[in-house]
Amino acid sequence: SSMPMDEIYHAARVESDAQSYWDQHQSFAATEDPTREKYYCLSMFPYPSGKLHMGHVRNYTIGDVLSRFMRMQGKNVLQPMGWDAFGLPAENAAMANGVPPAKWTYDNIAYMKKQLQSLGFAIDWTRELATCRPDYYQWNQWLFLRMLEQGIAYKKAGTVNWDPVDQTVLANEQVIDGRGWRTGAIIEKREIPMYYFAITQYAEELLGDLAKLPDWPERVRTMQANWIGKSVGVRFAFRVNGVARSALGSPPSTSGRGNEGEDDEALLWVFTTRADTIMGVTFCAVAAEHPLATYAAKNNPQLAAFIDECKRGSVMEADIATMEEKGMSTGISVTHPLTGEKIPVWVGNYVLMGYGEGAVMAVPAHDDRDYWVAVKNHLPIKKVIRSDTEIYLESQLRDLESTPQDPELIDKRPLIESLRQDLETVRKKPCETERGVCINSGKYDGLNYTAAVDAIAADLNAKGLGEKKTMWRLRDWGISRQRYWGCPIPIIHCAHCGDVPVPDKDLPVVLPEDCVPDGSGNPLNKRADFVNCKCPKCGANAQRETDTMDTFVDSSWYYARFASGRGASAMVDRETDYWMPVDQYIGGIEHAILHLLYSRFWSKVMRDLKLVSYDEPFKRLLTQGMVLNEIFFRKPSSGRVQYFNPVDVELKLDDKGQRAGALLKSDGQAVESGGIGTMSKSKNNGIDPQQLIELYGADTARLFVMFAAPPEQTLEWSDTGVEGAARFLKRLWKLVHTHVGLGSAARVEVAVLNEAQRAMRRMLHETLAKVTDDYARRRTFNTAIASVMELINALYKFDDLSAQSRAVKQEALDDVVIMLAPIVPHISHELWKALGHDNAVIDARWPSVDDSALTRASIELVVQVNGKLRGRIEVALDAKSADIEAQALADANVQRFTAGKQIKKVIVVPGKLVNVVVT
RNA sequence: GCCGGGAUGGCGGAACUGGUAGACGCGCUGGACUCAAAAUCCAGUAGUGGUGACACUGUGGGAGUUCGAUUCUCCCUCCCGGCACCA
Repeated sequence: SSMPMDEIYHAARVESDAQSYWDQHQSFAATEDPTREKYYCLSMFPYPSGKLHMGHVRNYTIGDVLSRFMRMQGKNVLQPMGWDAFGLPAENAAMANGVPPAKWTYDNIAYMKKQLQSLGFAIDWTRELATCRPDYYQWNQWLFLRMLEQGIAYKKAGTVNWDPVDQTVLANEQVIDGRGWRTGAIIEKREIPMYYFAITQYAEELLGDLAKLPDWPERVRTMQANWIGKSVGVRFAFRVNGVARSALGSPPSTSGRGNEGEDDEALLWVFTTRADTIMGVTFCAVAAEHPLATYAAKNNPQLAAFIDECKRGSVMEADIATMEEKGMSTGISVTHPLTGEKIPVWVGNYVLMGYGEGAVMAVPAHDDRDYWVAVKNHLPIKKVIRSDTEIYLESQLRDLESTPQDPELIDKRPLIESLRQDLETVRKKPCETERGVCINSGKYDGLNYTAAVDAIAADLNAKGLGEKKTMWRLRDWGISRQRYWGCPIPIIHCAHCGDVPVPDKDLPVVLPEDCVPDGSGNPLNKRADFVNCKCPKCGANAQRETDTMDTFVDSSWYYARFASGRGASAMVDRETDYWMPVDQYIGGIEHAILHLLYSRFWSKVMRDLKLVSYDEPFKRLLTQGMVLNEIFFRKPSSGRVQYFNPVDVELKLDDKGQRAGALLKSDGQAVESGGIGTMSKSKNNGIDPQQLIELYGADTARLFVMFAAPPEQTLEWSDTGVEGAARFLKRLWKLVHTHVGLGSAARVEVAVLNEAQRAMRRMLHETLAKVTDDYARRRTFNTAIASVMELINALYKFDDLSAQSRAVKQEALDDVVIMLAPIVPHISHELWKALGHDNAVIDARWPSVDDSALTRASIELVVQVNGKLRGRIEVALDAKSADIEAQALADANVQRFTAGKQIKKVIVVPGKLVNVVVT
């Protein structure tokens, strides 16, 4: 029943046929079906930058392979696609070309959609969305209003980069060396009102729920945990001697309860994770911006100058890291809350105003930074902790010294000596940051870390001067952007009523799509038709907010929208609960922190608003590796380095295949190699996927990308590797063509197969078992492809034309096509038909392994002598250990190595090897 | 500084639970086909020695556990990623 088949593989014809079949049959439109197990496979949606790059091809191929595999396993698969369409590049393109960002974006979407379709991805295009469409972003606005009602969204002043020439706010990446990227003007910091999402309210849950994500890479979970940055400690206050509370204006934090009001002395609040060292405090340090520092500097020009220097200090993280600890006395003292001692207050350049209380207690004996400030300024150092290492070494030494030397055992004196030296080193350490047990601490002596912190916190609490407290590194999420191409924040400013939320009935606040930004300010401010409106409360003339939302807002919930019914009239509908959570999420590691954290936060907000029922949006995460390529350049004696694309470079090899040089094709002159790096515009080492598809076809591109490396690792581009992938597909085509050319094959009759046929069939089912495991559990598509290649190499050699051999070959080719179908779907579609099947290969079920085909009568065992391979023996599957042993010892080569030696023992590992141990 | 991941032929990579190191692909070498080239097919391909059967060495370096270590433990070197005066 098979139809005639081309002798030669024409990728373009095969691919357009398969794609139009899927199109006509709406093969990938996914529908809710409670009777079937669902599988929601999502790849991070692209920013429509213009055209696909290799990273996209890799990302979406991984997702497509998993989707197609799961479909053949019988799951109800959803694989959607959309566009993260708001953002700064559209505004930049608009300035460069004078085109509105909307037009540029929609044109890019149209082109890139074509590209995605030409790669044959099994996408449900009926669910396509673009975040710049009002029917999507209206729900950003709607949820923003709900968050405002819940106190999860709020307004406060925030700092922005201000370009004084263009009169505009710049994103961090538009500030180069402290200057505006377009004007070169020195950038100022400005405080302006902005909206925030209180993600810190969810900090505890976002941290704790990482434990619910065992199928996320550990790396990503650690990065998120570090980013959230929980520290548990004690917040407490020192009384400031002789300074009235009113003198400090508004102290940074006086929210502490208790009897602090009984006098008018100001309080200096600090936070510490090492309350156990509180008896070792010899000074306090405050940030340059701290009110106490400002107060002290009033009549102290030297201090004022120092504070200025600290404030001017670089904010580059790398500089901060290498910066020297510096301090200067304020001349003010505080009272230690537990000992009543007078403690001097210093300004420290290492104290951050933005974290904790902007002030720290300083314990030079147990904190490195405090130590260096103390040493430089001759401040006292008081040791109050005996470290766990010191205690451990002491006990070891005591045990060794107290037991007599056993003459049978090795001499223990050298060990004692080395322990003594270690102990000496530990005791001499001027600054010990390790935890341990309190000493020189009065009533707290002998307490370990936990007990000491509890006791000290309780005593501080009794005096009304402190409590246990948890501090977070995570900050609330500022979402206001002073940019045009984003989702408008639905707020109206009224002179009488203040900031008024846009009523639900007036949503969406539609962004005009015909603006062309010119680089000076937000063009929305110049659009009277957008800005001018009526106050929803009092009806007076009012102005619309022109700030738009951070584009991370758009991408924080698109997965839930995909899962909703098409054109849902709410933010999400009940269909979401069928598909969500995403079973497999795939994307770049660069989103490990922000996007994934915001999405997790947003899901929890939606859950608390009873919109969805899941806690975590992404069950399983795969972070694909980068795509790399070699970098070629020339460095003229004067002028800039010139980079050349690898396609324009020819490699010279010596006769061992080793690199002898590289020449530019156009002029035949040498170029230098700059090693391997990520494909980038600046290094001119990118490969255009479009050219690849046109030259070899989508299947070759997909095969290469999946074969060259496992998905999580980096992938090195290789032209010859691509040719190898194309060669393999030609070989596959030829194998099937030759087979079907001989007419249809009989059914396999297991009972009559000869040894060679059984062996062929065994290999087939072993391969099937391995490939299934590689897809389903290991996600190592490269090894799955490698074992199918081995099978095909064996099938080429299995050229006996008897009826049963042809039957075995038919079974093998059927399964080969199925095993490759997720990776190279087009050629598989065609070959499946050619092999005589009436259905399409996408509707074929994944075959199960025939365990009876795996059995064998005898197996080969490896024989080792003292762990070295010396021979091989063939033994019956059920051979007894004693017989195996005898056979192994009888092997001629084994005897060469055992002759004249005494056999100590023989280890038989069933099914694997025999190891003969001789002396 | 702290946290995480790595290092295997000429190259990309494989070896999954401690059990034959180098699967598969690329490249290279030789051969077949061809007037020739390309394509294709066949054979070889970790290094050293040997015509060969084989032997020795070998998974960044050093030690250890084990009958047996790319795999486990300790120390060291280098590379990549994240966080970074976070109290």
